[in-house]
Amino acid sequence: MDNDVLRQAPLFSALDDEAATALRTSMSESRLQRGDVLFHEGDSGDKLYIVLDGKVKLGRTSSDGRENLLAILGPGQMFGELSLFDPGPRSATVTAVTDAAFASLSHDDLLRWLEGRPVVARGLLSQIASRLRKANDVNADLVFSDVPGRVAKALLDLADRFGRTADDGVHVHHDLTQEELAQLVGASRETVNKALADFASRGWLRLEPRSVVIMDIERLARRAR
Amino acid sequence: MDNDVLRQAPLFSALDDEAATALRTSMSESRLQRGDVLFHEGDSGDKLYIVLDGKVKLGRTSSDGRENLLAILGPGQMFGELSLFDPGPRSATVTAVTDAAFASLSHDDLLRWLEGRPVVARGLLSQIASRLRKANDVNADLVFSDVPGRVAKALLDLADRFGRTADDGVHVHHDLTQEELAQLVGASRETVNKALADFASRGWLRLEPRSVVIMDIERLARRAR
DNA sequence: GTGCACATGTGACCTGCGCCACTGGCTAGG
DNA sequence: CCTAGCCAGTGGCGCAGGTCACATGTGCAC
Repeated sequence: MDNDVLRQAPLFSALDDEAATALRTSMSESRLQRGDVLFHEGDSGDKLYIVLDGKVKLGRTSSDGRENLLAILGPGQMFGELSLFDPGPRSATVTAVTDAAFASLSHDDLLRWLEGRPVVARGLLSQIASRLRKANDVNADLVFSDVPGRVAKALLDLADRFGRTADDGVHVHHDLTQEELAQLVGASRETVNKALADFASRGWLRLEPRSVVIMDIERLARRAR
Repeated sequence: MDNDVLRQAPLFSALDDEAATALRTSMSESRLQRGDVLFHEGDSGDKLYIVLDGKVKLGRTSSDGRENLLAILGPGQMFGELSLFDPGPRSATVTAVTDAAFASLSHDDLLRWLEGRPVVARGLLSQIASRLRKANDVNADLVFSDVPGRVAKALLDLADRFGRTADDGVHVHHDLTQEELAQLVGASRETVNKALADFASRGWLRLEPRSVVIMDIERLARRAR
């Protein structure tokens, strides 16, 4: 069953079943419970991970102890690729946001595997490239958008990746506390709460613990731009 | 003479003279004058460029017309790599900040060249990876640092790459107007000006047209963190 | 159950910084 | 030389949003 999830990962998407299974066997698995840390910013390590199940947050801590989330990743997404190409300490801390399972591959094994499989290597690269593009977009948002706008954008992104459409709207179980959401958009918990409350009062969405139901995506999207 | 500059580019650094010259001949050259645009965000194009001489700015324009600079690049630095791996329109506009010269290489030629030269490919990758790392750092700064802090950081970065040490301090000819500097750090021209004036009044630096002389790097660095 | 810890909701401040308005200097083109 | 445009410098005003301070839930351990 896990192969299905792996199939979404760019590293696997171009492989046939046989190859996927082969790669699979050279990967080891691990699991974490909500709140557990996989590795810390500054740790050494060169493993590449793919999320099989659950969600994780990539975060960095500033010198004065405040935290900033770079991304929330779910099944099929990978992380730790930076350490593959740019050897050095891990640049972010990875924490499980829900109970989660991972497959991991060491640097050496990965390189061996990529050897002679240019298509797969290409996939990996374009993955990193698009990550860079996205980081630049986030920069622009931090400069140009206000907090409600960034919150709206974050919700839409989460909806896109984790949402399930139902009669009463798109249910997004993001599994984040408002504190975490705030760290993700670079704002204070209170301000994010007020933005959410405002959206809810306009009838654009309904708040539920660690999740939201988006009832008017259209409006939310307009607020996000 | 240009080979010296190319040598600083990661694409070339691992090559011997012969190989460097060979690659060199497959690249075409172009030049721009201050203010000229090499390509616009949204243009199609898959060429990789290396700055031979001068400086360029990579910028993006928001929907409401405001501009945000991603980076200032000087001799030896490359850009346009994103389009290589993540095909699609150019994600930023490149404008010459001074008169400038470039060497360029098309996607196809580059791939042909990388074939069988894993070391060079590795260099290219780690370049992109470190670019991503840096983009993440910038994010953190936008969230955690105030404008003076970001200005200080930007100056230190520019000093690091373009500074010349002299008796009276580090001379940094950044060639940027304060407006451009402001776009680089994500702030208004006025606020940047006031930050600079403040630094100057403390004796940390001296302002000159399109350049600064940093007299107390130590203090400036402390303000930046 | 009772209590404790953590998450959410909301108001009252205070401040950094964006925006506006203006001045003065420097360069270029007539 | 004068005028027109850019660029740098500086003050004032207003507001988004951070910080503080509580109140109210909500779930888990005992």
